[in-house]
Amino acid sequence: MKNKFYVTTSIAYTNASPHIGFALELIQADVMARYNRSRGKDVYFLTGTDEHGQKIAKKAKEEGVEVENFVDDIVCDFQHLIRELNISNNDFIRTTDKERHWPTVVEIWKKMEEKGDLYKKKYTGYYCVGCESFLTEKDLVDGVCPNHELEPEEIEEENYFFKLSKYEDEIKKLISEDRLKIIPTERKKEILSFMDGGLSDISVSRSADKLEWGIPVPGDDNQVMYVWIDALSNYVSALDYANQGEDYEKYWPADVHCIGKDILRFHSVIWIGILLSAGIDVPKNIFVHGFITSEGKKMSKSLGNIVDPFDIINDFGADPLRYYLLAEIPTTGDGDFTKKKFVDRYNSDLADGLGNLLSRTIGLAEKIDAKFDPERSPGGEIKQKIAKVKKNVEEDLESFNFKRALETIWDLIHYTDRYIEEKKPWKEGWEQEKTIFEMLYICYTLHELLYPFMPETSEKIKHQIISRERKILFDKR
RNA sequence: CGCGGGGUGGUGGAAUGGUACCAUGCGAGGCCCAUAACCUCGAGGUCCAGGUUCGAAUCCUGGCCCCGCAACCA
Repeated sequence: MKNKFYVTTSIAYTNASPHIGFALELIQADVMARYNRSRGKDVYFLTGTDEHGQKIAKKAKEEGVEVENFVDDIVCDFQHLIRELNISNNDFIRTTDKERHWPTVVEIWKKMEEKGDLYKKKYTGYYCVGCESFLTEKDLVDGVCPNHELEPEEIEEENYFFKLSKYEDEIKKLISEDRLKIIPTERKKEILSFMDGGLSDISVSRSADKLEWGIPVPGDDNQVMYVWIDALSNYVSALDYANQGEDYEKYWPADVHCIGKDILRFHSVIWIGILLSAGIDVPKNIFVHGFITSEGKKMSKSLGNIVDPFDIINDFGADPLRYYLLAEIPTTGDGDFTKKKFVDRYNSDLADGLGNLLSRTIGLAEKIDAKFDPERSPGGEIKQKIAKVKKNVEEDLESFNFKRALETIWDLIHYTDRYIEEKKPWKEGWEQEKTIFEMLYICYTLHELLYPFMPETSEKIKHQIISRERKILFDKR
């Protein structure tokens, strides 16, 4: 099973339409999937939606729609985004899927219970009737709920707790030894230092009358599972863990969970605890990306600076957005989206850089009637340069360094422009044909290298080289 | 208060303690195959103050600033 690659995104919470941050995550996971597929691996690429929870039930009620219809609509939006972005996932799991998802969740719950890791405990919390939820002490302002200005009631509730503390040492060990590798290492440090504070048990259920929209606890109708076991289990439910299905046998453990920094703790601590308790292998890597700001500020409705991925795709297409998010945003850090930076990148890198290089190449090939011959390959300097670039890009992709991989590819583009200037293939001479062939060959290499990042553009480049039809790749804006 | 990460030209990134590099943006020149593109040259930088060292972006101390976390918040 060495030749498989299982990559997941986090599952999106269906309380609102997709956000550009989720687009980033999908795109990064897609690069991993496409790259590994092109290397001949058997790739399973999962994404999906997390649809339970009181927040969603409440929002549906506010809008006066059935909660099922409410989530269906939002799921539709997410699936639309996935299509528009050219994401190559082969599966999509929904936590409301009673056939595929629920049996696994129930199975995991039972395994944890058998292990003696679940127990009931009374819990006292501040319940705000207005919010219809528990508030923590720090939510309170002068002892009242800031939204409703009501003094919360102290309510005692009995819930199931998971003995997470029991697995503290084991989780720490897995992470520090990189058997569960957290990328980048800053995040690994962050989580290890968090765990130094000690882990306490977490509550994993809610009373059914507070949280009706969820998966019932097996054997206890008064309790509904809280998000942890429900949502995180998607990574194995999609593979049919409940029946120890073929896919589970073949693809688990996951090679990479691609997530945002906000949910690192849940994945590297709680999820791992759940897996250890249920006796399931742990994933190999957790890849953590940052957040995207808009015009330097956190995106928010009140600021009106929300970036809608659909607007950009409609205007420019998927590849320019993919390129921007991969090349401009630091791969594991926070980054900024502004229309100006986006258009600058688009013009200088895509239109003037890549597009223009292809255009001059095809132009010259037409002029002397040169044809691309895949059997023929260049020697000397060009051969070495291409080999080096390919090797570096490969290394960058293996280590999830998408931005650097693109920088390496663009280095080849700049290099080629310089090479053309030096060889002046528009002038007749003994080197003319050779140089133009080298240009074609480099463009063909670019098509291969760019495939994981910009699949549509990659295909267009290949087509132009083979058909020798010159077309503008990216219109200058 | 605490814990963690971080501050490199206007912007985004690189740099085993050893000439600060790349891209973009800006200024000047060149070229004419190409999408007013491309090439060359130039200006511009290590948050601040100390310290260690022959030598610091890198190591240490203090300060300022940014980000994340502080567990029932998806």
